[in-house]
Amino acid sequence: MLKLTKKADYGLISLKHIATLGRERSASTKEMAEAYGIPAPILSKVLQRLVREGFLVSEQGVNGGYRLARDPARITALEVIRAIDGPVLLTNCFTAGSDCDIAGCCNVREPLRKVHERIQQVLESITIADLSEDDPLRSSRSLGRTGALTVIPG
Amino acid sequence: MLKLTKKADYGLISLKHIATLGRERSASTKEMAEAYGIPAPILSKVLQRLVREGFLVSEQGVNGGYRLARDPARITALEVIRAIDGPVLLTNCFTAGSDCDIAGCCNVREPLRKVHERIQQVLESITIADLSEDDPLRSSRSLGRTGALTVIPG
DNA sequence: TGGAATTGGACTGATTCGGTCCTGGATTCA
DNA sequence: TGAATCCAGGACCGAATCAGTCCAATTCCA
Repeated sequence: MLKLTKKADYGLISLKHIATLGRERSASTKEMAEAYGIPAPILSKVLQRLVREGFLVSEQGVNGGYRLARDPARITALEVIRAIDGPVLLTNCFTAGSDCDIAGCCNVREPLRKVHERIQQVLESITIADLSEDDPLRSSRSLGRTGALTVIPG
Repeated sequence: MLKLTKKADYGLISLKHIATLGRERSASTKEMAEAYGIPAPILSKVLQRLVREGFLVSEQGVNGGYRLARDPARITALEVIRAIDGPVLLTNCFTAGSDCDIAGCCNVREPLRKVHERIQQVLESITIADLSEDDPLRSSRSLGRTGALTVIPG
């Protein structure tokens, strides 16, 4: 399938939304749910997780909401997706437990690992700040001249 | 989740296996199922689909089996994955019907489309022939000096 | 004719995804 | 003090899909 979940989409959408507000304003679940037609309880779960993972800070009570905990230029799409959907894996082989029964005789494991790393690099090269630009893939953080992708240090 | 299905894995594994046999020999479902510990009926379904999609030709009867219908250097991983798992989509937004309710107000659709295209290019740059090499990503078909991925004409 | 092989449909179980419902806490403001 | 607003988080459900099994038919060779 090679598809992001809707929750990951919601996470990226809301992070971008919050990023465009600047550091001083906060956005509530309700506000964003209505703006983008997302079911509020689900968005709430996503935002809670983004708080737990350190991307957002929350403010409770009236006029509360969420604001960014970090520079949007230092939040990569890969981090966000991992925080919400769990680890990004091209195949089951690459899980921690390596529960793949084939493992020992698999003839495509290592080639696919390279592909997997390349895909992660693509996702890592996009930041929340980039999402606000016209062409995020041409931004300063993405492709360098050598053809190697710039990896943002964790 | 951003993960391939097991069936797609099975497809790549068996295509590579068949490719290494050369054009003159064929491989049976049973042979490959035993070699890689894959349930035979499932592998059978995968192989049937690869025949229907034009990657393999089948030979029935005793000593039958499958052999490649095309040059392995002209079968890309993207094609195989698409044939087995269906279209590769980073998000639901990019389906033909565009059944995404947000679409109109989605603020990340276009940036993600670029990411989506980049991931497809990565998968398109790997061929079944490449899978047999030590480092498929350094092969002649992959990264050029400009940083743009070489796309194999359909 | 019988065995080995592909072809293909129907069905089941497990997992996960998307979503709803409900309760509890914290903050602000009248 | 009390109501309104907002975040926090657990329990639950339906639908989809993935992985796998089972069964029956067809083709080909010896």
